[in-house]
Amino acid sequence: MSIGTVSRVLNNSDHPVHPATRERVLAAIRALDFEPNALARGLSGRRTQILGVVVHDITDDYFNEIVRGIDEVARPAGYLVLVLSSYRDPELELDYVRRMRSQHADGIIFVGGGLQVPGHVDRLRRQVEAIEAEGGAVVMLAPNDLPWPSIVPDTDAGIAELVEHLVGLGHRSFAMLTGPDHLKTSVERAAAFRSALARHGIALDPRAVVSGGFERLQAAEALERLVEQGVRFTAVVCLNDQMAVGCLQAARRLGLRVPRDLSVTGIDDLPVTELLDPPLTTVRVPMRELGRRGMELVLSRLEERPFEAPTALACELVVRGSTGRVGRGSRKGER
Amino acid sequence: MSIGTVSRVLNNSDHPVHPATRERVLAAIRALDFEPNALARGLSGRRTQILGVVVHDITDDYFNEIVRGIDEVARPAGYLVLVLSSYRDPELELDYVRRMRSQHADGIIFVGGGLQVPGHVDRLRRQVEAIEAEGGAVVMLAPNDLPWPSIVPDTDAGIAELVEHLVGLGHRSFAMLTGPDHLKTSVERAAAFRSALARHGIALDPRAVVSGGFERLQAAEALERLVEQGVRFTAVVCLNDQMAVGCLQAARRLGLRVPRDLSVTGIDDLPVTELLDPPLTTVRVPMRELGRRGMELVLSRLEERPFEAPTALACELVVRGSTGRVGRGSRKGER
DNA sequence: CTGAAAGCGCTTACAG
DNA sequence: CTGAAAGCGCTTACAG
Repeated sequence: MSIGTVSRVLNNSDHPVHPATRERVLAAIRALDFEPNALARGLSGRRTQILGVVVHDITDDYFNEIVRGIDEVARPAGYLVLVLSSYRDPELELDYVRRMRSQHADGIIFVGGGLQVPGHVDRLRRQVEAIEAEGGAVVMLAPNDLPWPSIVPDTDAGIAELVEHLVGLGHRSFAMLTGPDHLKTSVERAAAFRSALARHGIALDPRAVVSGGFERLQAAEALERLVEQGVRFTAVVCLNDQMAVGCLQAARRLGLRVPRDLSVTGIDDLPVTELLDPPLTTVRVPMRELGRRGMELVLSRLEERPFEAPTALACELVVRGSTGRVGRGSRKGER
Repeated sequence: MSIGTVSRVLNNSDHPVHPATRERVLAAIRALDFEPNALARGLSGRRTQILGVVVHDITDDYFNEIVRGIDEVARPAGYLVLVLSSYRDPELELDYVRRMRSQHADGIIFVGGGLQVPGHVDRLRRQVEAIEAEGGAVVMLAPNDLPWPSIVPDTDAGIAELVEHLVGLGHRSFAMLTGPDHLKTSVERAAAFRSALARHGIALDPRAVVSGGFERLQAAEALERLVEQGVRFTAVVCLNDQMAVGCLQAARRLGLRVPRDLSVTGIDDLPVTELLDPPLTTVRVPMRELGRRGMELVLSRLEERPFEAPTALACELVVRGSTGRVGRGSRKGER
């Protein structure tokens, strides 16, 4: 019962092992509660079964929902998930990627990806190239400028639907709360809004377009400031739900009734949105599905089999109570 | 410039290295973008800087808030965090612990800990003993029957305050929604309620005590069933916030106004609670602090220094809008 | 101060 | 079918 034989049994190797020997090995493993050393395994060239997932912040429901989706596929495949919260700090993100290289992670999924900070993209690219060269699979789940495989939520159609909905309710003047400027997700969502509005001959008042940093509190302050400054609009479109939640709170403090005095919309469809009062009209991003499919893409690349599933996920409009006819309250009956 | 010298420079070893040599090594490291292999490091006996965190479900805000707290201390200490979602499945939990042993994780934090499933506790104990014997530090962040160091939220005083508050508002008949029976957290919170109520000579109607499994939807159904069955009570106390959120939704569907017709309370003080309508009266568990302190305990054990901070965290009552005088609406002004 | 060498625990050609 | 041995990339006594 040499160490080599034990290894063959443990790995269900093709190499033949006598059934009786196999039994003896298995019995010993059970008796000793033997657990092979994963470090030694990884060092001798095997897959480490470690996946790194780069998120912004695990307490942000957008990210933990996606991590959940990843986990749903990673666990049955035997993968351990390292959650790397970068808080959108390029240095920290890069540092984590280097650590993943050092750990010989089989894969990395960038969930928030797409920091357009000059210089950073190149350094990131170099690290990712090194990881890929060593057999790792890197995948992005957001719009980005890096040349790696991605699964991306396609919000354009949903945003167009949302604009139809709002225009149909009589809205003509809008405020828009954007995310960080260096985030491609924010840039693309903003562009989708502008072009959908343009189709109705509506242009955004530059003063009514402000960054809420994709954060709740920042968005609440931004809305309050707009109102203070006397900027006129009948609907605020927020480029994510977190900011829409902030707007709902700010509106309450300002004495504005939603949707009678102001319509508010988000994007993402976080689980909280239906608990709010009023519940939020938003564009649904299938977050768990995004995570699942991202992990499937990682696995298919590691196993070098083709990936058949679509790499863009449809996102549709979800109408709830936070949007209504201009000056006339909720479309779905007043309260 | 031997491999040994490089290692000494990399680890800032005590062993003397000539400054000029050190410089040459550092220059080469930079030039090659060299990243030492963490697996080889771990295999040769060094700390792996890997931490395993066992949670129930990363999309549950109770858990991701705690993971955030852990991360706040783990990251500056150079630790990588493996998030292990066990969904309260003993087999899965045990499997993850074995994997942690295999990975030579330096530490494991059980966040949800305390599954009182017969047999399981012993098997878990054996694994944890093996890990500790190999120099790992295991810590629990919930009440448990295992003999390992813990940081525990002390909700007893907060629950007593909550009962005072409700009794002060005139409530005498209560319903209680509990978590899973095999979870010590649920058992202890229930006991705290019973004894606080007993001090006022109030006993719970056995029909009014039902499990909501610590889950929102289950709790909503449970409340609807109680009302259907004609069980009488003026306040539902939920043993966590998730269930209280479910009750708020169910109450709305049932046409019960909170708090005029029914008072609802939770425990935890999740971030959502203040966004709800009405916002929730609850007992605040300092989740991030719990996570931070848990990681500090892990580090202090790894470094074999004494841990000075208290191992129980005070949890106080937070009064918001979901509780009011019996039959007379909110204590804080009607709407 | 520097380097050669053993050892960590696996996997996997290679020899038998 | 079994086992001895090289090798993965580090760390760390040990010798010089």
